[in-house]
Amino acid sequence: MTPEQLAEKILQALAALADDGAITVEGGLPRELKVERPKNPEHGDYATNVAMQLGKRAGMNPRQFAELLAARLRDDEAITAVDIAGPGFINLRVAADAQGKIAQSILDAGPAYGTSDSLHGRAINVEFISANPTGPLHLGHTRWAAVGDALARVLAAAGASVTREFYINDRGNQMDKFGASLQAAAHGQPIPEDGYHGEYILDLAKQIVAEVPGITELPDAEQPIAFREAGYERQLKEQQSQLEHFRTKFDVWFSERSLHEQDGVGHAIQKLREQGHLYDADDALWMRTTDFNDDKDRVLIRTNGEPTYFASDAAYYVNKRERGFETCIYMLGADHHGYVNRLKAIAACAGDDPEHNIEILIGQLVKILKGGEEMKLSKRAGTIVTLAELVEEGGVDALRYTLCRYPTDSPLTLDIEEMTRQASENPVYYVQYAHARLASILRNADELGIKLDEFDPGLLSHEREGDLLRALAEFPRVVATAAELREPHRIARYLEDTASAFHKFYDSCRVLPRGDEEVEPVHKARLTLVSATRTVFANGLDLLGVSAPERM
RNA sequence: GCGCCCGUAGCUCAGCUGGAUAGAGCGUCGGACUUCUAAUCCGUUGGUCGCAGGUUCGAAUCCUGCCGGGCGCGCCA
Repeated sequence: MTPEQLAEKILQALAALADDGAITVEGGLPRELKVERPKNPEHGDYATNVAMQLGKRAGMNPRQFAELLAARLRDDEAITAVDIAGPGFINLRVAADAQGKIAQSILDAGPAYGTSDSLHGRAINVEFISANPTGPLHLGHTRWAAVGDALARVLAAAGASVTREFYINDRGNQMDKFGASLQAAAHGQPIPEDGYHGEYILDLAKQIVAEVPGITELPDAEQPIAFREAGYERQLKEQQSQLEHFRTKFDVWFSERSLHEQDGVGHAIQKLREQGHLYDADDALWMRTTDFNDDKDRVLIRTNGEPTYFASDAAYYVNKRERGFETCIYMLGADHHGYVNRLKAIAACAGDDPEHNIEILIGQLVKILKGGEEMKLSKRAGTIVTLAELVEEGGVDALRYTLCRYPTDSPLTLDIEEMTRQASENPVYYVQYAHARLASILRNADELGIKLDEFDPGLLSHEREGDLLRALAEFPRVVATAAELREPHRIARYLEDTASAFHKFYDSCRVLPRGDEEVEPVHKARLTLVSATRTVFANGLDLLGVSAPERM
């Protein structure tokens, strides 16, 4: 019996009480109800606080209400104990055979176990990283690469149709500074004060000079552009290959330039104008974002006729919506949180619902600890830590997992030593090891010729078998919650808890027959549980983009 | 000054969108492998949940104020 099924039984019991006239709840009965898992095992397998919530509305004290409900639930064979505790909690215990059936349903679902249709039919665009193609991806981008990709996977598991998108900021004066920096480097001249100073600029300039014959001989008017374009092409490829190696694949690489080349900006302006939130002032074109909670209005077209970056943002949003995305998710760094209101305002000015069609997730910045000291990261000083370096230090799995473990709205301090030197104590290995152990048992069972056909779920009656089964049964609602709240870190935390439940089970329950023992029903039952557990780890790790090793 | 985020064990952080005695990892100290992987398990150590009010059966969680930290407030991108 899954927690969802148990909750359904409680709802039915409530309905029966209401039909009998035993209770009358003001405002009606709840349509949904969720059972909780008590922290203290003495409080049962599951608990519900429904009596406390409804007691007052039914005109009786919660314990009285709980008594009525408990009497009904005791009639159910699948529920072995119903106790009332404290102010009106109802604590429940589930029969072993009802609970053991969860293992079979997990095996039946296989890779689909954990998926749902809660976001079915919803077209969601997830945009993340969106860096300038002017240098390597750094630590901040890396956090988004891991979390954004995991979020996309989680949303897809909830039934959404997800597109991962990378917005290439290939327009504007950052690009020009990039070109000028490369040119200066190629000629052995000092990099402009406001240019790019990383060491990679020198290497990249050298590479371009070698690969583009005569570039240093071009006229002054053409040279910075030639360097800019050559650098752009190479840096973009570099970012793409790094992300691919990091297992973060984008469906769409969207160039900001393309928006202007195809007059996406003009198109968007026309569309926004129809909604009546644009106006002219001081020879510039403005959007009245203050109609929708922004601090000040924003300029779309400057006095000199050039569109602003904000105009690109607006056009890009309109473009996404016209491509059919119902929800556009933006993942931004904390240094961009000032953009939340204006981005929301764009949606509102376009006639959309800013609470539904656009969502902005803010990720706090990552600090990095090396040798017990915080590294001061500065693009200027060239002390940035790149994705490539991080992967080299810790490996893709450890890095992805570590970055996915935490909610994005809390600041994160990444201890390089923790992630690398103490690799064996890293939570990622704790979880992966569980999977490897499970795979090993299944291999051994296969060698012994034990088949997973029928089993008696009632034999899974050990306390730790029950704990493990209940943990496995949580998976679908963990995935659904992670999708709903856009919080993929819940998957990681869940896997850690479940790994703990498994390791404890493994410690006290022998799965396979030893030596010359016969194959008993209990072996088959436990082997079924093992197989179901492996399925959950494989599915869960996949949602994080972390590998599930067969051996370690 | 205004706005957003954050203050939980020595350190890094969870806390299931209000529940029962606040948890995990690392760190400390000590146990458990002739049998399915010891990258594991068991025990030990550790907290005025920043402070003060409020909301209610019940608050780390929600509201208000204060203190402390991070970030942002361009016709830059």
